[in-house]
Amino acid sequence: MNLEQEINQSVFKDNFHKAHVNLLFTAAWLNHKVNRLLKPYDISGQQFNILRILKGMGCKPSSLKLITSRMLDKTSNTSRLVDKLIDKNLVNRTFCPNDRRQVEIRITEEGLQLLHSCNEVIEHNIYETMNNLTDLQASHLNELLEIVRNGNIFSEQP
Amino acid sequence: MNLEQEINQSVFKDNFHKAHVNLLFTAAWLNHKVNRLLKPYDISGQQFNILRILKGMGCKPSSLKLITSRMLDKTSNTSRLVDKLIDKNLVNRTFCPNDRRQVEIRITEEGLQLLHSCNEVIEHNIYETMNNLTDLQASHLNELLEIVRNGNIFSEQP
DNA sequence: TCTTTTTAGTTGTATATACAATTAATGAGT
DNA sequence: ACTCATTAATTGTATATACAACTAAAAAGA
Repeated sequence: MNLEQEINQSVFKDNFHKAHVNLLFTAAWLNHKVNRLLKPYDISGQQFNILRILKGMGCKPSSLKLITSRMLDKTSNTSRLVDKLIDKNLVNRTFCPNDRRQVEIRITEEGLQLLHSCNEVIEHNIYETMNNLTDLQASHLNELLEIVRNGNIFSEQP
Repeated sequence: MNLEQEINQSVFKDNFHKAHVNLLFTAAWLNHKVNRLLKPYDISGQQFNILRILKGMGCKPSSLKLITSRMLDKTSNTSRLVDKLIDKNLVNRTFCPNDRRQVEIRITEEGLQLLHSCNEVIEHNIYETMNNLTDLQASHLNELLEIVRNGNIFSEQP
């Protein structure tokens, strides 16, 4: 189905308008897909994202600030997401001895195992989806998305 | 800033992986932008979306089902979003005389006025953002996004 | 007509999120 | 050392969302 059919709208003002809507729609579609795949593992997309970031750090602990900076949705909410992960024993949190404002968050063995299972499902499924594109198209898509965002670096400064 | 800098990640497995992340990130970025612009008008992006759909219907009333089918985020939640709009006097809801299961939702004069103000801000700002692309690039982006989604029409059937 | 199935909408509940206010520790300027 | 500003994290509150259970009306089938 094309976009017009999916949202039952037949007219877009122009390609820019359509690209905007198309972008939001496709991302919502992908997000939904990921969340549904993660459902059986009882974690949300954001929680999964945090686990991946922690794994990426290897044995080095991460502060909340670091995690937030790497998240896709920069929420002010990382604290509570980590709480959830702690409840499930997927990560642990200790205080940083050097700077007692900070916390040190590490993924647990259990977390690594869960992550491994999730990764298999997600990567298999998402890879399949993105694989509708050729490699060249994927790289072209990346360029276009960065053009969308980058025109506005300066106007984004506070 | 490129994607690697924005989320402090330097390595993607391949272009497909990167395209996936890039897509989610860019959409979150756009969504955030829209929500921030709408903040002063005290409506959310979703509520704005509903107002636009209703305006698109002209004087014809819409059922909840119709609205949901046109929304970008198909949530099961349209009912409550409409409640909010009713509270703010931006739409009204009556029962459909022919089919008493359905409701008829219409945008009010007040709703139209608010929508008009929002539209100006949004269109100006978003147009500016998407306008980082050339027309050809925008149309190319649309093609690529549809390729991403379309490979999977069949596997999506329940 | 009477039962069954489908459809449209609403609501309960747990979770997620935005935004602002708060707490606590650190760093800077004097 | 003492005050002030900054930083890291947490929490309060209102809102948003996912998902499933529910109510009521209409359609279908016998």
